[in-house]
Amino acid sequence: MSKNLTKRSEDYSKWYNELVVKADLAENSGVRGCMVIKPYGYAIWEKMQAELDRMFKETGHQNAYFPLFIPKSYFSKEASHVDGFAKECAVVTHYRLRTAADGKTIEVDPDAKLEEELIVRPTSETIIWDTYRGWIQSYRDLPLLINQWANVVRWEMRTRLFLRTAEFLWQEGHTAHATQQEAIAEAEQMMNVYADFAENFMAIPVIKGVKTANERFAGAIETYCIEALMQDGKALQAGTSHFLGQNFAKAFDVKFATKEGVQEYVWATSWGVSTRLMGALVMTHSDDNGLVLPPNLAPIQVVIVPIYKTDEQSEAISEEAKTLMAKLKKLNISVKYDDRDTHKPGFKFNEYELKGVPVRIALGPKDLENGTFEVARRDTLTKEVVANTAIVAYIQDLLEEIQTNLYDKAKSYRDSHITEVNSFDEFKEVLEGKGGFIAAHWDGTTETEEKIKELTKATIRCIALDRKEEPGKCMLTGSPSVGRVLFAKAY
RNA sequence: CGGGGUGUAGCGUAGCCCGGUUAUCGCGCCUGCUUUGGGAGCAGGAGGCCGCAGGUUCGAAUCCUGCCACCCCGACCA
Repeated sequence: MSKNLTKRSEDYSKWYNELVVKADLAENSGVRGCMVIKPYGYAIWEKMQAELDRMFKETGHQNAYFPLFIPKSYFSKEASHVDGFAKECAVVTHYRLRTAADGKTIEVDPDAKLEEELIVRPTSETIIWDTYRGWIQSYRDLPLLINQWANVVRWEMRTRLFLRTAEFLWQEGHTAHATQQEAIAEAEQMMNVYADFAENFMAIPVIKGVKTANERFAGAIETYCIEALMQDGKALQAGTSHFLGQNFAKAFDVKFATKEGVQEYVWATSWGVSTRLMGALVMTHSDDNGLVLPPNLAPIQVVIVPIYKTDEQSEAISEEAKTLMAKLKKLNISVKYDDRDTHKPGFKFNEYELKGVPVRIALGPKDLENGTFEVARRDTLTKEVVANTAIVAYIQDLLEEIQTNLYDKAKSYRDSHITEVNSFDEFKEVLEGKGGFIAAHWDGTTETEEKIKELTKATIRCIALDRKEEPGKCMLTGSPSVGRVLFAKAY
């Protein structure tokens, strides 16, 4: 990891620039923290969407879409939700514009004030549960397993590209179940889906766990999460899945008749991942030469760069390249032939490294003569000369190898940055030096958790699901503890 | 909203303290020739409400006042 990429997300801007640009929406509006997702960045998001969507459907979910605007009163219905959430929101107060007195500018028509303000959704629990009330009457209507792809807006005080933009894209799943047991199983299942997706598709190793009461989603009984570790030693919450109990059902009066004819409140879950995952991608794999994309996620998996001096060479190379391209496409490998004559090969090599394309093939007169291709891999930056008789199988294997290698590399970094400590001094030392996750005993109280946060800025990322039961003493208070929890500085 | 900082071309910047020719340099962009196995070279060219408004002055990117925006550290958070 280079010194260029150490301190904070801003340092990743060079990499982000391939994917997004900051939106400069207006000069004096205070509109900030939005991003324009460039086509290349959006292509990555689309691949993520497609894979997640497939996984959701495989686990029995369907997509639906709910309104962007939510009447203000909806937010008052679930007390703990309101208390812990929904403060920093964009609010619609008027519905019409008019030409100002100067005849040149547009102003808000003060006569067009809404009776009740509309909130631009920061998340959709309230409007979805209001809708579910009408959809659920009987146990035969359950479970209701719905996902929504949407944008949401949170008027954050401070924004950070990808990690915390004012508007972001995400999916939010909202399910209703007849029993507590089934809802908990659903919440756990979706956490597992997210972990599977992060690890096998994005090559980002994650720790599965539950949040402490303090870090829990407002309105949730239990928050399951996946936590990833970035190359600079800070943790990033990559996805969450909440067991909501009957809180929303009671707030929005969603009841069903059981087989026995008894009216009962339904049990709920919600779960989501966002464009923040693209930030995780950048901060997990990128190096000093730019982005590094896992093959499963790369919009372009293989790029072919021709090298030639004369038109005759160009034609012969082009023919060879197109033959190879056709073979690769048959195997569902996405391949681009970059025959632009406006840029030199050296420029293209660097450009595709910056974009993180996993495999680059160079094809020139020498190769034509020898019947070979020069194959360069992005993860290790190494090159091999491969005979054209073996090239297709070689590329196919290489893509899989790169996918595995990226995951292994990230995992070994992550694993070597989980440190067990037994005293608060040791804790502070590791936190300031090595960074990463720190496994320490904690007495289980919110007071201690807050105190540690205040003293060190570290938070409890999660109580890992696979932690071993191990009696110990809280590193701060000395009170008894039943097992270690994972602390880290987080984004 | 509290503390600190910054606004000069698409991007990155010099100049500001100590006011004075046509606002500096690099990247990028355009044209031409030569180039093409790791970000090409040379020559020519285009591009600026110096954040905005006011003030001081013969004269303001530079000094003064006000405002705005952005960045960093907090509070907030996927």
